[in-house]
Amino acid sequence: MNKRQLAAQNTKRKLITAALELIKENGFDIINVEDITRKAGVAKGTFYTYFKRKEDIVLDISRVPFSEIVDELLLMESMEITKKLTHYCKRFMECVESCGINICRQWIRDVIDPNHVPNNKDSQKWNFDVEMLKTILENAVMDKELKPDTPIELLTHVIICELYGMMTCWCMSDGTFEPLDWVERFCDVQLEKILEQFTV
Amino acid sequence: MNKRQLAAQNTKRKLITAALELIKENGFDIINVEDITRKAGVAKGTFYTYFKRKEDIVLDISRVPFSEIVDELLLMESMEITKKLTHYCKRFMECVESCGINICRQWIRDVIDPNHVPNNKDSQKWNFDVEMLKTILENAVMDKELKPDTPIELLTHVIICELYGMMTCWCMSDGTFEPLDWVERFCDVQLEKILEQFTV
Amino acid sequence: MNKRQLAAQNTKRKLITAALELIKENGFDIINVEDITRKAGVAKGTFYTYFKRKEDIVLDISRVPFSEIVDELLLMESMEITKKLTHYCKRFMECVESCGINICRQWIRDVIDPNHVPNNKDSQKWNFDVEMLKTILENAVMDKELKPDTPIELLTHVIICELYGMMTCWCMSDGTFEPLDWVERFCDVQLEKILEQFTV
Amino acid sequence: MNKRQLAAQNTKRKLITAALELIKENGFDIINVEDITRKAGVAKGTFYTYFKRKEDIVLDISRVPFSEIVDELLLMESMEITKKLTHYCKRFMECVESCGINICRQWIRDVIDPNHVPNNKDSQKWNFDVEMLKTILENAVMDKELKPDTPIELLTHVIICELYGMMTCWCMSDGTFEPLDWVERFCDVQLEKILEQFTV
DNA sequence: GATGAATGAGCATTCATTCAT
DNA sequence: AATGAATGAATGCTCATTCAT
Repeated sequence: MNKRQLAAQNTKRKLITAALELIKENGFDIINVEDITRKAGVAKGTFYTYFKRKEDIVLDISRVPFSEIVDELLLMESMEITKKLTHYCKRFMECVESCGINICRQWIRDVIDPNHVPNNKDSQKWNFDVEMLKTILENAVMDKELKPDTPIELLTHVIICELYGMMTCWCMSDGTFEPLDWVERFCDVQLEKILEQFTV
Repeated sequence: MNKRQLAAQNTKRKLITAALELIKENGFDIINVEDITRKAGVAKGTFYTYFKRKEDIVLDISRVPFSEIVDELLLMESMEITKKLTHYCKRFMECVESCGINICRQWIRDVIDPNHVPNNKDSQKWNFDVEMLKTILENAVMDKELKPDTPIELLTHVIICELYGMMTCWCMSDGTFEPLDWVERFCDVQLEKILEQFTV
Repeated sequence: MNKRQLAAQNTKRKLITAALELIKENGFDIINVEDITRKAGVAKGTFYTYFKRKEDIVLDISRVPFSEIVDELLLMESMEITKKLTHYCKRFMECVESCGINICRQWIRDVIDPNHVPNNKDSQKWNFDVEMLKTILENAVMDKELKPDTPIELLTHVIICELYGMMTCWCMSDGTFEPLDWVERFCDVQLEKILEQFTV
Repeated sequence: MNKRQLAAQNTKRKLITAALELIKENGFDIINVEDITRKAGVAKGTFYTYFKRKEDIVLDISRVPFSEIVDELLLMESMEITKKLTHYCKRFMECVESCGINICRQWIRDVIDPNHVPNNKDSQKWNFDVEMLKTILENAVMDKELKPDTPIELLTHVIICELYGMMTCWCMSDGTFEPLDWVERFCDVQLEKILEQFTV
């Protein structure tokens, strides 16, 4: 990577960092593109060198923390699938919580309102979550941890549904909802039960 | 009720009907107040005779179907609490489904985005849902169907969370999610388990 | 017309007057909607109560002067068609000239650039001109001043072409082009020749 | 011409070709500089190595076809001025037609809207046309084909006006206007008449 | 109660152009 | 000569809401 490319990468990083802080503090709708670029110390137009739309930066904000989960799962290769999924769910909610409620809101909005931003399934977090989870389950089938006829699509939806349901509850709970407790309860009580009929 | 009051009631009804159809078809953000009043056959300003804000009509749209659930529960007085809650949950999702995905979206938005409309907890559907469910559980405690130390707040949140989680999933599932199946599964499998430690 | 309607009519008139003066002075692209409303003494949004798009006010600017030509032609009923057309052309260019070069430019732009404003043939001056001229010729056929097989469409285009050609020249001539002299020459020399084969 | 100059010439040619095709297809306003450079296979900035402004490429697009007319006139040296002018006008409209309506529009815009691009008379097609035609007439005076007191400026304007008038009509005619027929009629009927008082 | 004219805040986005490399 | 990241100006338009009639 040459000097110019490094500078460009740095500019993008500054934009993402600035956006994260501003959205965390104020919410996505409140801030505008100029707020982000001002905080990042670049010109307004520079935003659009890196993101096609204002909304697109939200996906990139979540990229780093959530991609770490994948790395961690790779280190758990030898462990059983229930452990892996438990780890995935717990870490997922940790990341959600650490990103803050305002960014969480934006993720849910992407999910419930496809008209919000047109045709950008690829730029929405939940689509990544679905893919990541599906991969985990598919691997478990390949590793013969889960039966070959495991309904992967369905399981993926069950779990993502539970997670986004918790996210929804977190956003509406005014702090009385402890995401980490809930996800733990879900993993301990329900997850095993859901999986048991499919484990080999 | 005199002539004038009847006319007024009729105007309000026309507005609600028009809004229901328009939102169902197009989504809340797409339509504007003038669309509603035009369809209802009244002047723009008339909307504000009946609703303080554009958003407020969404609550009234859901009033009728959901209030019927309460009526039905009154007829089930003698039945055990699990049955009642099961009925509540199933009918709840039926109403959600019949109102359509676009109105469902708006309910979730109210829940996740408190800044969306400032300070109108009273005009949001989910607040009604919480109150209604809490009442059901409180009555069950009073009727000694549930133990006196039942954590009503928590149970309310668990169930509402599940329901709104399902609503969220429905909105994001592109039709592959069958709300009625899911709620049935939840009621049959989990609800009883959740309640068993508190039933007398 | 009641008081409110009068007030509304007055507001529209103020907007048109303000726009005429501003465009005459500065050109259509230079000024913005806020300039117009500020000069008219109303709020920005009021502009859009009367005009769907910024461009639409240009047609209304030309409505009054050009509609007077029709009135004048009605008074010339008994005169022969060549005289009427001569009057039309001369008065047309007078109106063009009095509206000024900047507004004339905008009319031509509407003509040459259909993408400039999408699908608004009805809001463009040249369409009105074509219709008006066609009516004059059709009446002449009905009054048996012109032969029944007169190619009205073609004649209309010939004359409108000549007029818009002159307008184009005027805009590009930096003042060396005298529209009134040219139109007079056109009428005296060519118009009669063009018509003679169709006059009865 | 060395290797580097050849490469440069080639780059410029690629840009002009790309621009011609894109404008023909979509119109000048629709496309942007990046579209042109992408199609030409060069970097955005390269455009500005060859053209000071986006608009300037339009002139170069027309350079080749129209300069051929001059070459052809040189071969007609011995012919009388009316023939030459007739040839000029006919070939002029042929070139206009072959460049397409979208490029024609841009030429007219340059003519009617001097504010469109500031102070670039030198980069506008119509200015070239005026100069070329003036030269033809001046030569005719020098060759004593036209009287010494022939009002060259005026004649130039008459003819250019007619041609741009036709171009305007073409752009607004939606295909019902046949430029080649019109220019022929003009040459046959009017051009001779206009010239007769000045021919020796 | 009904009307509808008037209000005015609010902002994403494009893209021609520059210039350091 | 070629690159492409950075710049930043510039504004039409919507529409919820108000309020005089």
